[in-house]
Amino acid sequence: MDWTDLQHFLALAREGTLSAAARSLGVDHVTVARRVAALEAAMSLKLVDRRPRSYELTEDGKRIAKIGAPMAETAFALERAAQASKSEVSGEITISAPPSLANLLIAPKLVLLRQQHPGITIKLIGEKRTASLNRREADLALRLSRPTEPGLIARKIGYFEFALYGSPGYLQATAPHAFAFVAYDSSMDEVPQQRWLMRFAGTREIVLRTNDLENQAAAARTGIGLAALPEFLGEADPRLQRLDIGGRPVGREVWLVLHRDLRRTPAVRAVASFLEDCLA
Amino acid sequence: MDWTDLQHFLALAREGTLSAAARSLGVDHVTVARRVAALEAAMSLKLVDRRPRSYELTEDGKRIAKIGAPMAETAFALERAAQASKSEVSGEITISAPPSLANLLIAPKLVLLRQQHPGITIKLIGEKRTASLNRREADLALRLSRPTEPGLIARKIGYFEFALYGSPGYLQATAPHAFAFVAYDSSMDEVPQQRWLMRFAGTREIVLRTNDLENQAAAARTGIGLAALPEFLGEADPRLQRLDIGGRPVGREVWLVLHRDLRRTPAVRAVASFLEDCLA
DNA sequence: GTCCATCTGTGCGAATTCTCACAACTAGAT
DNA sequence: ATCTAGTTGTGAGAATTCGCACAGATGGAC
Repeated sequence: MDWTDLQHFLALAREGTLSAAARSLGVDHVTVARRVAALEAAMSLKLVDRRPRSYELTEDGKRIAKIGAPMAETAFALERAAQASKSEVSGEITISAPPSLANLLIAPKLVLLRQQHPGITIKLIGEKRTASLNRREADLALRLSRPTEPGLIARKIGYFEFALYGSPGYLQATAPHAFAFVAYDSSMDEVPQQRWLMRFAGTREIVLRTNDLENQAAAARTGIGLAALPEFLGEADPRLQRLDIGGRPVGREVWLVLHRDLRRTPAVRAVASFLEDCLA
Repeated sequence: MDWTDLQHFLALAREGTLSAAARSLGVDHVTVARRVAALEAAMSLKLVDRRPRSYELTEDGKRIAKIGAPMAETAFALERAAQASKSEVSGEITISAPPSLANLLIAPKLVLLRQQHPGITIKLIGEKRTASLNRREADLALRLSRPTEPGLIARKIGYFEFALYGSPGYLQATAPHAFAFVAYDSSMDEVPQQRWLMRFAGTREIVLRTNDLENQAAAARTGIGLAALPEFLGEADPRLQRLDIGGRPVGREVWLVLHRDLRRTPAVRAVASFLEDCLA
């Protein structure tokens, strides 16, 4: 039995579609289809129903996938172990962080890290969906709340507050009762900064909803209304001016997250302390 | 990370040499060497020391092999699960048995099994070294003592006794005090039938030692001396005659062994009951 | 309705991987 | 000393596998 066939089948079982599995493996979807077929042939067992638009696991397929799942776990543990075994401060370290943090606080300072540790290569992925450290989609992650997954170590390394920002011209020309607002889309209605903004806005109009903080900032800059932005974002931009509204501001903690297996790895430690400095 | 690379490296770690790993995987030794090298490159980690006549795991290699070992376990469990999922009475079933049992009691009757279950293909390996059911080197095994490995199910399905056999001419022409004997080699000195033979032989000469029971029978047939042979072997051969010596004979139990995972598989059950009939 | 994004399937050329045959070397047996 | 069996290493051709480009089909957005 070819283990690569297993790997592809388990990826399919985990991701649900050929294409998603192919993406997660970094191969073509045709390859996944072929390898799953090969595994079926090797086992003389029908593992998937090929429906017009989807692959669906058969009962046998589900059972096999369930039994095989620990293999994937172990494979990821092996990747971490391999990374952890590297005694020199080198290698590729992947950081996952919310896009705004990545762009504004981390990316500009990466050059310093490179100067200090030339052996380290950084892969910085800014994404909203939290990358899985267990699957080693990232070595280090910055998150705005404490993660609960087992095997992960979290350390609070920063805190920032939100404030309302608009363009200087807009703030000067608009009466408070006429303020318009820029907000996250409704899927984010439950996050603290959104609730804070909504409470302040009250019945006043929301003129733009977007899931991207950069878009909110860009909109506010053009004078369309006010957006709730992190201070580190708003204060850094001269085209944005803060509106003081009194009351208790809302803030978010920044957590540095890494996997137990990597906690003693020199390269990971170096990057972790670099990230602490970025957030200090 | 390529799982096939892992598979090859773990096989190397388990078997000790490139060639043995290649045999167990059914590939060329060059392939194993290349895949191990590929894994090292992917992990940027030196896993083996290439010494003139051997591959030796480095410390990192040992650690990786230890962490990865469960993957191999799971892979074998998957193979068993695949076999167990086959609801029809068909597929290839591998039987491991001591060579003499395989040749004399099983092989001659295999044609009956085929008649009853045409879908089943049998692979019969007669070998002294006990095949690993956990690694699915065999689906069913016959052993002469109760195995203790976890996960295995053993059932006592037979019993046979040993007796002394020689050629009729030899028994007639030789005085008891002049008997010579054929025995196992000294690595088998501790098995019951060998101890029994040695006790009876006393100070009389051992003229041949061989690790193969068939060889002992062949030697006894030629009139070189007496051999301790299973009754099912000696009685079936007109060129051998039994020597009654009184006293308590020595016997061995025959155990049918199979893995828990396969216990309900129709094809395996069919072969198991066939083996019971063979030994009845 | 149209457009767009996403999913699976097919055929072909390219890149990779494997096997084979041979070589060099070692340890142990004869 | 010679021979045999077992190990790893090298090079070339063959076999396999992969990715690309395109097709067909579906569901959702507008």
